[in-house]
Amino acid sequence: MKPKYQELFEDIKSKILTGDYEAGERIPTESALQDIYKVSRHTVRKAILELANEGYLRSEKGSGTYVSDQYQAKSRENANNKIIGVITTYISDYIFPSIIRGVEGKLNEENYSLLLASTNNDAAQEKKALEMMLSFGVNGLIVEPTKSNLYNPNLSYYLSFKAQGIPFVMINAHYEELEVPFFCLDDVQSSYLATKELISKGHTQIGLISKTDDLQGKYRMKGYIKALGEYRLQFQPEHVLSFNTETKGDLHANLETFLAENKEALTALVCYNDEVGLEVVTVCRKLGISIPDELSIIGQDNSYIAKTANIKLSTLTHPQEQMGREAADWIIKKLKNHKDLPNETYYQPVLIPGETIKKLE
Amino acid sequence: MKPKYQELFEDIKSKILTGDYEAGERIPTESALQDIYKVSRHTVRKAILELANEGYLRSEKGSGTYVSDQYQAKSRENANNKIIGVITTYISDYIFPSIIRGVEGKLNEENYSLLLASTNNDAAQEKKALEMMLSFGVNGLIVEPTKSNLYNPNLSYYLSFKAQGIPFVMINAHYEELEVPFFCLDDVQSSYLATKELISKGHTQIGLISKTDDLQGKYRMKGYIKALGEYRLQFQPEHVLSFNTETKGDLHANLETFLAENKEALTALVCYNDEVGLEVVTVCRKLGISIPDELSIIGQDNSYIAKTANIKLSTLTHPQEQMGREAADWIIKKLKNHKDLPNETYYQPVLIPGETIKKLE
DNA sequence: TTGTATTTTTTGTACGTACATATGTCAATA
DNA sequence: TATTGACATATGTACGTACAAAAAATACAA
Repeated sequence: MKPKYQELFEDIKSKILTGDYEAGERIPTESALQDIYKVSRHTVRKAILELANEGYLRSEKGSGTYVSDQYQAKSRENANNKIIGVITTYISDYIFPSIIRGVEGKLNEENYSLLLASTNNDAAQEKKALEMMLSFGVNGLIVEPTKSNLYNPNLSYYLSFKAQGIPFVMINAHYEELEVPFFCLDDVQSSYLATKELISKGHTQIGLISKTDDLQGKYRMKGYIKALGEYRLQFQPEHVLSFNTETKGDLHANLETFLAENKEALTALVCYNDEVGLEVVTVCRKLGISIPDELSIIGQDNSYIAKTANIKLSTLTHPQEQMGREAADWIIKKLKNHKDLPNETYYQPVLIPGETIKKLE
Repeated sequence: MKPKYQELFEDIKSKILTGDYEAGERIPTESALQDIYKVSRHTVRKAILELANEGYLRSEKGSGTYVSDQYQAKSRENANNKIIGVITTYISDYIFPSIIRGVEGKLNEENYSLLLASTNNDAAQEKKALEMMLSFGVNGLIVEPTKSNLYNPNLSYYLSFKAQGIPFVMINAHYEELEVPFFCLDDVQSSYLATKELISKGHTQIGLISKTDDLQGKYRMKGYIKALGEYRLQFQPEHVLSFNTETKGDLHANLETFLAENKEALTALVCYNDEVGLEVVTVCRKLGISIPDELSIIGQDNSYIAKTANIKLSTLTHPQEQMGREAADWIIKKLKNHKDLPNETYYQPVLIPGETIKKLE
C-alpha cells in the first residue's frame, strides 16, 4: 500500500503536469491541503518537500508554495525538436515490431525522430510514459490505449496534450471517453469472418477465447456473436473462456481445463488472437487433441508467430505496418496544418487460410 | 543563529569529507545521534535526509545509515522512476528487435520500464536522444554508439552521465575515447572466421564489402586481413568496396559496378553484414552472376533476414538478444551496487552454414 | 492618499508519541 | 552444521503540539 505522502506527491505532481496548477501559480496552503486530503501537516509537508526537491515546487516562508517554471518552459523550449512519442503495450513482441516499423519508416522519411515507451498494458506505466512525453515536450504522440475496455485514470494527460495543441492519435483501439482520432482494425469484422469461416466449413459448435480488458476483446466477441446470430446458432456462455492481462499467466492452465471440459462439445474455436491460438495448439498437443481433426481453430492478426509456428495457423489480417505508417502520416500532416484529416480509420480484415481448420461433412 | 539540523548536517558532512566516516561505513543510529547532539529524532532525521538528498548518505530500513560512494551523489533525481533509457541505431530493422527484446525482457523481470530512442546512425539525432534522457533523468542507459569509428561530438553528454553517477554501457561497439563498459561481438573473429571459411572451401580470390564509419567495419576488415595473412594471401585494395551510412543509399549501384568489374577476379566475397550480403544477392541476380556457383558469399550477424531470404545466407552468429539481456543485467546490478562487474564483454561468433558458399576443387 | 505600525497568515524549526516494516542476531531444532 | 523462528534493533510513516520567522493584509495616523 502506498504511503499517504506518496499519494499527495503524485496527485500534486499530476496537477502540475496536466496544467491544473500552472507555472508560477500558488497552490493551496499547507493548512488547506490538510483539509483537502485529510492528513496531518507533517504528511503535507513531506510531499511538498519532495516535490520541491524534484524542482516542481518552491516554497516561500510567509507567502505560500508556487509551481516552478521549469516544466512548462521546457515544453516550449523543445517545441521544434521534431520528435514524435510513441507509447505501445509492448515493443518487441507479437505485431508491435511491424507497427513500429511502419511508424518509424514514415517518421524517418520526414526527418522526425521517434521516442518509444511501453506500458505492458498497465495504467501506472502508461502514466509514467505520458509524464515523460509531456514533461520533455514531444511534437506529437501515437498511443495504443492501455486496458482500453476499462476506465483509464490517465485521461487528463490526453486532455493536457489536447490543451497544449499537441496532436495525438490512437492505434488498435481508443478511449471511447475521448474525442480522439484513431486507426483500428475492424475487430467486429475480423471475428465475424473468423466465425463465419468456421461455420462455412460446417462447424456449429464453436467456442471463443476472449480478452476482457481491451476493446479488441469486446468487439471480437461482438463479431463472434454476430456471426452466430446470422446463422441461427445459439450463443452459449459456457463455450467462452475469458482472460485479461493479469490472468494471462494462468491462460495455459485455464485452457487445459476449458478444452478438457469441452472436448466433446466443441469442434472449433475462435481465438482472441494468434498468440492465444498457438497457446491452444500447445495445450491441445498436451491433451492429445488433434488439430484440425478434432478441433479446428482460427487466430487473428496474422502475426509472424502464426506464420512461423510448426502448424500454420488460419488467421485474419491486421494492418500492422500500414496502420503504423498511416498514424505517423496523420500526425505529420496535422503538424503541417493539413485539414480534413480522418477522425476514424478502420481496416478491413482478410482471411488468411492455414492448416488449422477442418471441413466437416 | 543556525538551525540545529544545519549544525548536524554540517558536522556529519564534515566527518564524511574528512574521512572520519568512510565510504560504506555505518554512521551512528538516529537514536545515538539524538544522544550525541542532544536533539530530537526529528532534527536528526532532517539532517540525515538532506545529506541523503545530496548523496552523502543512504539509509536502509532496519539496518542503519551508511556513507555513500561518491559517484552516487547525484542519483537522487528520479531515483525511483525505474526507467532505463536505450539508444540504438534503429528500432525495427535488422538485429535490433532481437537486441531490444533481450533488454526489454530483462528490464520487465526487474520491473523497470524502457524508454527507447533511435539515432539512425546520425550524431545530431544521438544528441537529441541523449538530451531527452539526460533532462528527464533515466536511472541507467544502454547505448549503441553512433558512427563509432569516427569522432563523436557528443562525448560530453556521456561524461555528464558519468558525473551524475548514472550507469551506462555500450553495445555493439564503444567510443574508444571513453572508459565505458561495453558488450560486443568479437568482430575481428567474426570476419576472420568468415574469410577462413571461404579459404577452407578453396577460395583464394576473396573480396570484402566494408563499412567505414562504424568500429564493426574496422574490426571486420581486420579479421579479413588477419585470415588472408595467415594463409599467405595478398590483401588487394581493389577487392574491397567500402561504404558508410551516407553512401549506403548508393550501395546497390556501387555493388553493380564493383561486381561487374571483379566478375573474373573474385570467386568469393565477405560481406560486412547479412543486409549487405542480401544486397549482393540481389545485384548478382541482376548481373546474371550465379550464387554460389560463380560467386560465394558470406554475411555476418545471423539476422532474421539471412534466414528468411530466398537463398539461405551463410553467416556468423551475433549475440543479439543475449547481449541485450546481459547489458540490461549489468545496469540493474550496477544500480543495486554490485561490485566487480565486467568492463568488457566479447561474444565469440559461430559459423552458421547456408547455401551461399561453393567448395572449389 | 500615503506611509507606518500592527495583526494575521503561512512556512520553517523542533519537540513529542505511536505504530509499521525491514534487517540483524541469537537460540533452538532437525 | 544448517535452517528456522523469535525477538531486538533500526529506519519509515504519520499523528500531534509549540514557537519562530517572513510575507501579506489590515488598521490607523498624518
